Amino acid sequence: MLDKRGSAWHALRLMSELPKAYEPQAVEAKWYAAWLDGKCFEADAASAKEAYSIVIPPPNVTGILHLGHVLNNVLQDILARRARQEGREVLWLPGTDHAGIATQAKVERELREKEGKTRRDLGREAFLERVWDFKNAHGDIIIRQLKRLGCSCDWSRERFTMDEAYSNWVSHVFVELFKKGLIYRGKRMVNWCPVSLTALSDEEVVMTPQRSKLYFMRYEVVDAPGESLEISTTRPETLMGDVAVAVNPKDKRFSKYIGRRVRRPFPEAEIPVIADDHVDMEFGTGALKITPAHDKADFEIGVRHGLEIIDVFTPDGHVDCPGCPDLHGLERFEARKKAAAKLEEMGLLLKVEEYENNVGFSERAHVPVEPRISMQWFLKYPCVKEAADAVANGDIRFRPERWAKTYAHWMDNLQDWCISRQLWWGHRIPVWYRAEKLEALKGAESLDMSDLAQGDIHVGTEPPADAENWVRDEDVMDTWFSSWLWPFATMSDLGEDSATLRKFYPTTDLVTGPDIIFFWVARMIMAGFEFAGGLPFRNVYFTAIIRDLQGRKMSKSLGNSPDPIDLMDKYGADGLRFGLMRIAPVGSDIRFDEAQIEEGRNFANKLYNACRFRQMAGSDQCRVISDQKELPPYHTDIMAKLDELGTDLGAAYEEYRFGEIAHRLYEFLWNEFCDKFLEAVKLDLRESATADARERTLGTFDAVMARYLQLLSPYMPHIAEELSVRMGYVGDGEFVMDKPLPDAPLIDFDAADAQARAAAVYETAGRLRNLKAEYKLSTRKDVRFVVKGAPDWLAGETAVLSLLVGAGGIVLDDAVSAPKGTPAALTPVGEVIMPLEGLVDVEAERARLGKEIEKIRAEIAKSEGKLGNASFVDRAPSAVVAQERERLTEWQSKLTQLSEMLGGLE
RNA sequence: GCGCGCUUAGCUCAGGGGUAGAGCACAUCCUUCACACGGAUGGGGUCGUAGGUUCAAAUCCUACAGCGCGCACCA
Repeated sequence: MLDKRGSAWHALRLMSELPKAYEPQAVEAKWYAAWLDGKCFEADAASAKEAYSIVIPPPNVTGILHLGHVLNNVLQDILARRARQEGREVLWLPGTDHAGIATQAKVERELREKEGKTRRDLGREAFLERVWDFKNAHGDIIIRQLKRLGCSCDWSRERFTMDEAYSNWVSHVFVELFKKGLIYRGKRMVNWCPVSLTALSDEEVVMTPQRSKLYFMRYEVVDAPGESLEISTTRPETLMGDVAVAVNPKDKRFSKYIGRRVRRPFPEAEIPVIADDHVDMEFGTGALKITPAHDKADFEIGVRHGLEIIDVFTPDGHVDCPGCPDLHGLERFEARKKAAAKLEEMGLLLKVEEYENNVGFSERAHVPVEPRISMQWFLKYPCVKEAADAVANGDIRFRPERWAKTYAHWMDNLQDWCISRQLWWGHRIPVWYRAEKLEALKGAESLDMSDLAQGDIHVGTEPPADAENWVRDEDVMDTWFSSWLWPFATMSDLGEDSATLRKFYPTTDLVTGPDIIFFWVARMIMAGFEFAGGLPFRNVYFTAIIRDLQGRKMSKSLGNSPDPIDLMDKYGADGLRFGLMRIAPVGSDIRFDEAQIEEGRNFANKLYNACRFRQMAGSDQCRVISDQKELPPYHTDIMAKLDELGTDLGAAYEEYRFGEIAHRLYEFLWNEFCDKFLEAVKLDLRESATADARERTLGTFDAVMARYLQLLSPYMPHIAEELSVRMGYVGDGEFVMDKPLPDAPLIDFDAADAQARAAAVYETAGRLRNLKAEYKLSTRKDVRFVVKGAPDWLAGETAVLSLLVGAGGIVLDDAVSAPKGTPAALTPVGEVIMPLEGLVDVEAERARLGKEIEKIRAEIAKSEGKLGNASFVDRAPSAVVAQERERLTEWQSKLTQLSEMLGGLE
């Protein structure tokens, strides 16, 4: 069954005196280096094997590993490693993302703190050099951390979103979409981040409930002094930009004012009262001040009514309104207080109410975004229908499936994507403007597409020939505008035929968080259809979100986010991986508990010690078991259970039930292999045992453990490799990580009888231990048992049973007659009697039996009630009724027995 | 406001029309020659609430509540 081992491994095994507890750190580093050395992770695009591919969700290049990454990447690693074992050609393509805003902000902060300079002090070129320096210094931190975790990525294909080849793709895509008329430039209301000083996409705005105030004020009606319109607002600081007051046309309270004018207090101006359906009559006073420059809804109303747009803020969120010196230059939240105070002074402020509303925050800078009119580049999404259909019809499968609904909803409500960012770090927009034209229009900020004649703008991957006469657009693209090309732009250089792309695209699985369905997943699908001829992946597995035990999201500021590196130091990478997988449910969130990781470590230790036991038992060569049918039931049983485990895991992998796989691996090793099999076969390994017994047991151990380690390998790759080699389960220079899973089962005959016997012995052992414990005899080794009515085969197993129970002896005697009241248990092998020899406290025993009898009477009453119910007996399936009758009989005989025992004590 | 998900033992979670499950934690015992990162035994739950379907509901259905997450122009 097993190959002969080379003598080198044998010698290693003999020489090594294993420490009592597994020490993962050195082992893990050793094997990772060995895998890299053996080029185990490198994908061969020319391979004839079936392809399996995943592209990593690229972490931020300057980021550090957090538990979310760990979960995400361990899942991918498990999939990749399992696919290798299944004989597929695996590409797990790694890389990092330049993360425009996050990275630039980091470098700017460092610049400010260390040198007191801004990026503008340095200038674009010099600043970008700094960012590259930063990237080069810190960019591989997270990569090193992923390696520590054991990630089996093909590092020879590592990509970065600002690699030259990748950047070429980004520009190309921009130019192509522009040519198609899907990219346009325009002045629109965008989400403006006053800290990052850039526009953001809708997805980068996080709506957050805020405790704020609702200000009630009045605007005087111009032609009716003394009369005024009451208005409510949360943002009095935008009052200077008010150009109208709107009411609902159906609102009778205000109909008389429509078309008349009210007085804006500062800077003083007369503004019209207009009617618009958007206004909710129920809310506040029913009258809404209209500030088209600073509110999306107001902007739309402004467009409908042809209103003026008065911008009263600077890009960094300060008031820009020289006509109102009190407020001019104030920061926007200072200005809010000041504006309210001014209204109060003027007698125009009626009241202020506490109010909770949703405010959009900048995802990166964590400050409220400012709706702002500005000139930006926008994209109308391509291939929307294909992308929506692909998920709806199952060409791309989401797991859990419910996310498909979220996706569909978003796809149905697509808004144009603002893709320009006023940053320097990123892919610069590949657009040039004729210098003289720009001059004439006083800078690009006011440059609308309509202002540009054909010859004034150049959109291309290369600068125009007479570059000195042109000025390049200052903006860069949204980071996600490069990320959405990831599945194919990582696999091919633009314009070149790529063997990698042909072999590995579309990818098989994508593993990511549901929080980036819109940011990334949906956009990749659209880009895949538009630029790579089809869907980018077939399955998307959405991970759970990791929370702390209180259910809060992990965050730096809360300090509730454990450092995965610390966890690996304490428990090993395998321990972290396994512990996390055991608590990873399919759907909902994960409550992270370090105790779970500790269990992962304990499990590794248990496994290690099982193997250590094997080594201490003998250095015999693994023996080919010639006739499995000659084996004792425990041996057959454990092999059959391993076969079953292999089958079950296969099915679980099909359905991405990662938690279940971890659970089954744990259960098999601990409960079946160690607690049952190893305990049952210890007699075979004693000095007194025959060579034959010893060999069959070591042979079975090796056969089972060798395969088990293979099955475990995707989850705990390092220890699986270590033990496989130490135990001699892989040949010299071979790795267990990519060894093909065997097709043939260990047991190829009907093992039901043997398994039933093994189960009977294990269960009997449990009952008898239980009986000992009831009489407080757990630690006694001299307790003897007599079995009545045992099956023939049991005679050969009494020694094992005795060992499992910790008994002084077990005899089979159908004719035994014990005194009444002798403790006994009904077991699968017959009635077993435990003679007490008068060592037990009679009073306590009597009380215990009394309680037990009460309980059983209650059960009998319940069961009899059920069977006395005609509708149950008539209409329930006969098997169920029979089962119930059987139960009743069991209870009744138990009652008889207990009553006799009680009687025996009298 | 709409949608989705969750609610099972002290904790973290499986399960799913026919006698409530696991791991941890807890209690008692055991330092027995693989493992105290261990072994044995045990206590502990009317499966969120209220109705309905059914011979039978923790499981299916309907409401409701609590929590979480999306989406939404209510200032």
